[in-house]
Amino acid sequence: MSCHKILKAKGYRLTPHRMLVIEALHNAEGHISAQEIYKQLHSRYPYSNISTVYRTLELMEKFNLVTETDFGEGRVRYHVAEKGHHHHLVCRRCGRIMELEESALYLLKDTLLREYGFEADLRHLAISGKCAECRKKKELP
Amino acid sequence: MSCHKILKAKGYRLTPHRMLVIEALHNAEGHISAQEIYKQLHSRYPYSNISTVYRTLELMEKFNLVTETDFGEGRVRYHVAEKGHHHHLVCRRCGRIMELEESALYLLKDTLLREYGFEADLRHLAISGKCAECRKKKELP
DNA sequence: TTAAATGCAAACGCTTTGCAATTGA
DNA sequence: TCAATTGCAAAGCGTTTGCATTTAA
Repeated sequence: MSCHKILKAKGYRLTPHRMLVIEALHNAEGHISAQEIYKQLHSRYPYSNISTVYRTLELMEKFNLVTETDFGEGRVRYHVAEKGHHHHLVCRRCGRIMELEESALYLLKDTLLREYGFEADLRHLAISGKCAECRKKKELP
Repeated sequence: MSCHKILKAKGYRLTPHRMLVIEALHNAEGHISAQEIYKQLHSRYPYSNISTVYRTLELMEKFNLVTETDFGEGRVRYHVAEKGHHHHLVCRRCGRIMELEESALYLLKDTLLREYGFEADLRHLAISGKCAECRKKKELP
């Protein structure tokens, strides 16, 4: 796992706690929140501690080992950067989350750079809206 | 102010507190947070109360009288819907916020609908990245 | 008159912090 | 050894809630 190597190379210690957080991130299906990492860790290893989870995530973020995505839940979810980054469509009615092809955003990214000189970081992007199925059921906004 | 009319039409009372919140939203330069509305209100009218600010915002959101935008600050900012909606480019280095032409997003919106059947709600969109000036100073990510 | 709206204080969920104790290189 | 890391408990922040009181229609 290159996370280990990178932290080590930067002069940080590879403590058991850090390895557990990194492991939890790698094992996670999709995007996982700090609290979820903690709960998972805590169930196997009751001495674990939420502060250290946050501190480890902070450290990993500093070196771009994880990306943060905000799905509009009032907290952020993490994802191992080396797994690649995804873009998401979040249905605000049923909560379903779909992955979006990166290519769908190429043009936008390009436009922003050309017309605004703005280098968009779309690794974090989650677009809210209404999915195909919910559109059929025409209720509520 | 059509907010008033709409709430009235829906059978809600136009209490002084609600009128003050609506007024604060209308007077706000850009996007304003619940706490900012409260502070502003509180300074003029010390009896005001944060719960009612939240409850009023909740009510207004229910009828699409305000839109929520998340600028990645860990809280949401509100904007009167009838003022029109904007899209934003947020520089994660200097914090600058630029408005984005709606047209820049037409194509994306169209692609999402066509290829994913997803009706994107881009009223809330804030794209994070690095602005032109900060790109010149090539430090930090 | 009466349901709707409010004020208050307490609780919530997530995150951050200060500091003393512990630990890995 | 000794700075880096951790655990703990407390606080921070924005937000929500239950309930008794007040108020607009």
